[in-house]
Amino acid sequence: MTQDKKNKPSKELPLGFVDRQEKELLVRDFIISNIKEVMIRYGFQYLETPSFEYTDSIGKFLPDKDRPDEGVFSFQDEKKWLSLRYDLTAPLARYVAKNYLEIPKPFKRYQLGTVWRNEKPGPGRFREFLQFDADFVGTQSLQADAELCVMISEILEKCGLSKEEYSIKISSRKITEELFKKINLNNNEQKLIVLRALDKIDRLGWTGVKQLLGEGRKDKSGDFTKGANLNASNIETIETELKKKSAETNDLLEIFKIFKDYNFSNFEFDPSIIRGLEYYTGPIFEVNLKFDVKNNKGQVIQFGSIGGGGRYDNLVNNFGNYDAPATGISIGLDRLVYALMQKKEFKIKQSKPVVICVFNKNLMKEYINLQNILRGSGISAEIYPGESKLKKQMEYANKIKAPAVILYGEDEIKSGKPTLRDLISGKEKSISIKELVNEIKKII
RNA sequence: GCAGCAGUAGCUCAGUUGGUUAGAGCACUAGUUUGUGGAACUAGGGGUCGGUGGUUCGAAUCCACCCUGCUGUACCA
Repeated sequence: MTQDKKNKPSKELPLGFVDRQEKELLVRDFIISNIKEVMIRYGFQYLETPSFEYTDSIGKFLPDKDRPDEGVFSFQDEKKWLSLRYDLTAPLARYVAKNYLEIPKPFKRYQLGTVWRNEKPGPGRFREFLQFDADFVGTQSLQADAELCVMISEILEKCGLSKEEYSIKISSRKITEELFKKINLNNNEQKLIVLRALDKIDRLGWTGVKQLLGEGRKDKSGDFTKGANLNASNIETIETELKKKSAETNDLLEIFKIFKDYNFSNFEFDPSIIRGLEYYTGPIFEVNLKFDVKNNKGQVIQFGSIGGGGRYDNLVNNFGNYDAPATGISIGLDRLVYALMQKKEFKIKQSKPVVICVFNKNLMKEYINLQNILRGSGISAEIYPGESKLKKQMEYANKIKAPAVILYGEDEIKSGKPTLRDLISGKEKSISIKELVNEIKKII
């Protein structure tokens, strides 16, 4: 026997993958239903694209590597490389390029889908997670960018967040572009290092970021990160420019004006938000939660943003044929679920079944009849799914958090009055089948 | 990827100058009540002490390597 044990399959999950239980899934379903409702009212089309794409279609190329491993899960099919999608934006660009002549211009679509990233997981961060994306493709109008922010707010508030509990930070790539001109920075690689450094302001503060703009920074564990090697006066310029409190670029000024027309004010201009991505070309936004999020040990953790987005005018054009300026936003649903579940006042009602205890298998017809009556009245009910002593059946009902059990043995059947036991109060009542439904509805 | 710390039952952990059959609490199973859950009591199951190799008469304990987890950091379309 012990020999066989070695050959048994592993019950461990692959790194970064998790089982998700009902409690979490119900919260997720709640969020999804709010999203769908809002999307319909905002006039977005629902789209689904496959989990796999050809690796090169979603922006991963294989220059001289054996495997396009960099952050994606891939395998080789015949001669072509396939990858699991790592976001919903790249597939959208592919979809638009492929169906350009048929789709309306502009094209507004939303999508819910699992994405996969082959990278190190962290608290609340997995290698498989659900994303929600909404995008406008084929319009340069900043009305689109503004409306995405308004729409996300509406979704979050429908999910039960107050205006004080979240904020939408907004900035523009134009700000950093002008900054680069000002300090005469042309080297693309160096620009990227600067952007990455600036993206870390909320975590490292200006002290850490300035180290990264200069020679580099040593972290708590002693690991050293090389910096952008800018000189002191350039670093100074960057800091003063990005600490400005009001926006000066045309795109942002226009968006703020639109916000005003929408009577939308729950946003903050924050020139320090960057959002790492190279493909953003204009306004960028980030959605942040403002309440404390704790890990399973009760410690408050740095939660970061639950989503963000921005304008990417060149992505569709990458496929060659069409020019389709676009803007979009995505939300990490699992992270939002994780955060929402921590709010004390947030409770999803679970309707657990009333359990009909089985005394005698030969009376099953009576039990099924009772079960049909309850289910027919919209009450969640089940006949105890097994063959056990009454005590076991009670323990089962308790374990699944059933609101009540029904005891229906020979005596009750004879008198036509089942016994209803409320599992919260522990009280029992003998009542006629006619009244049973109403009595149970009182308990639930 | 890099760095630091950790890995003993399903869970939380105890277990050092290396010494017989490795412990506790919770959970689980059975019973005390053959028609009654959440409490109590009794009994029981469950561990190749993360893995492999080494040192040793003897390793959960010491050494090496590997795997996994946590934290920081990098990358993140």
